[in-house]
Amino acid sequence: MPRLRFAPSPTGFLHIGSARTYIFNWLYARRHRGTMILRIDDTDVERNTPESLASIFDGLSWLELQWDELYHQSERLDLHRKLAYSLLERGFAYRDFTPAAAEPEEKSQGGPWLFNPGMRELSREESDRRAAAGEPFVIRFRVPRDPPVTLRFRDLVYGEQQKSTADIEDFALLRSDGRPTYHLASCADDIEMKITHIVRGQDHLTNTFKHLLIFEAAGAPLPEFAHLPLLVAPDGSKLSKRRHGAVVSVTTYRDAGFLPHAFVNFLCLLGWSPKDNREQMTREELIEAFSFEGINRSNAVVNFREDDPFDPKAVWLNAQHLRSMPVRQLAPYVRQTLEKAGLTIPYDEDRFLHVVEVIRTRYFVLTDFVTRGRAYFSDDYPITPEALQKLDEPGARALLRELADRLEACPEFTEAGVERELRGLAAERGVKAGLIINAARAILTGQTVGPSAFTVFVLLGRERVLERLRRA
RNA sequence: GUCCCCAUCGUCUAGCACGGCCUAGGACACCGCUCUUUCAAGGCGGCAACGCGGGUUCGAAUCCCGCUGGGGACACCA
Repeated sequence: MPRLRFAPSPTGFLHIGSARTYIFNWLYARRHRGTMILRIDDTDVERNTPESLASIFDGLSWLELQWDELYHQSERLDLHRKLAYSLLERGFAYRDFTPAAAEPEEKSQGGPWLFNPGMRELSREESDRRAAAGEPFVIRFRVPRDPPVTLRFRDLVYGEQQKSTADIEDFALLRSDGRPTYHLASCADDIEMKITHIVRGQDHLTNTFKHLLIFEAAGAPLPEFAHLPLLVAPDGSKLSKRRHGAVVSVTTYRDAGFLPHAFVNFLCLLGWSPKDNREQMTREELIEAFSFEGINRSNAVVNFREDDPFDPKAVWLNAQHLRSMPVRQLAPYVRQTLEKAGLTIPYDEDRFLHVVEVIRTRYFVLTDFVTRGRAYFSDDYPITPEALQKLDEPGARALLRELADRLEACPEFTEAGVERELRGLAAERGVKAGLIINAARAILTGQTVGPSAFTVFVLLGRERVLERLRRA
């Protein structure tokens, strides 16, 4: 049984790139009846925030892709420390007493920094003595040097990878305050949780060699690795909140009225393809089709602009899902959206479903139901300038009031019945039916666009229609 | 600076592993036409790409080398 994990650090809101990583992990886990683990990597206590933690749970919950197990790294520090000391004990790591501040400078000139002089070869006795004397130290991994060795692994996405240990510095495992670093904590947990597949962003590709070293030193079996291409901005730069704002936050899409399914579908298509030209896919189809072979190796651009923060394809996909999913499935999302906007649904369930069914065919996001569709759910809706023009056509308002009287008397309030009355009125008064049709749509919905006017009459119901026509 | 990764229409991608079926396919966006007394949707059509240079080969988007461009990693951050 595969065991997958998604390990976000709660230092910022949930990023769409992280969401995509979670989705791919989840898809693989579900595809192979494995376990999806959510592990909060909160070892960096200074940068963790409760808001960020909330944003991770909010965002992931919204996606409706449930995880099976939940852990917080901060509750597992003993495990991490134990591994660090075990590595120290067995010579895979050593204490470095160099003060933290003394390190950073010799960067960017000549070769890379590999280790601090004099610390690697400190004798065990001296190291123990200085530690016992209370001198602060950091525990570093003793990366094999003289001779350097070549590390290899086969990435499920990027293929064969290799790197010489001559290019890997003696990275830290345990900080001088006793807290584990990311590399240590991550590997210790991956080992203990028996993670079988590590699926993460490509920015970790080179870190993997360090992890290989830790796994090997710990005597743990190696998991499979699959690195994902990154999501980038239209200019190719990494997505960041500072530079790109709210578009990189998952909750922005939720608040804009995206359906979780559609958003997941969209994210999947960024860097992955089922290879058979399918695009709109249900959750089940995604699970069925997912594999690492379908993942691309180059970064994918999220196509947003300053004046239009949403990728047109995301919007299109959302519209596709919105219009084609079973209405009963869509209804709860619409209901929730309306309620959130303070609107109460003035229909019984059947009529509500019918209204949604009809009007959704020209909407793109859920919030369209409260903006463009407002007149279907409230008597308090704005009239657009274009609609006003239709109403101000000569004679239009009077004709609408007259139509109201005729409809009141009309025996059957159906599309056919309404059409007969309306056309009859137009013929009698010698005007084009279009004049009344357009004016009616304008007064009934506040807009010049929308479903057939006759359909609108029936959707709203006789009472509401008469009331609105007489307002003209 | 050192190391690693990537490179097909504006964007997401198929094709590349097993060269010929590619005068490079699909989708979004855009532009027409059609349908429609509105607007969408739908249908039809159009625009638009193998980064550059060398090889290898009868033949290269597909293989090799170089270049260029882009991205990432190099913290007692994750």
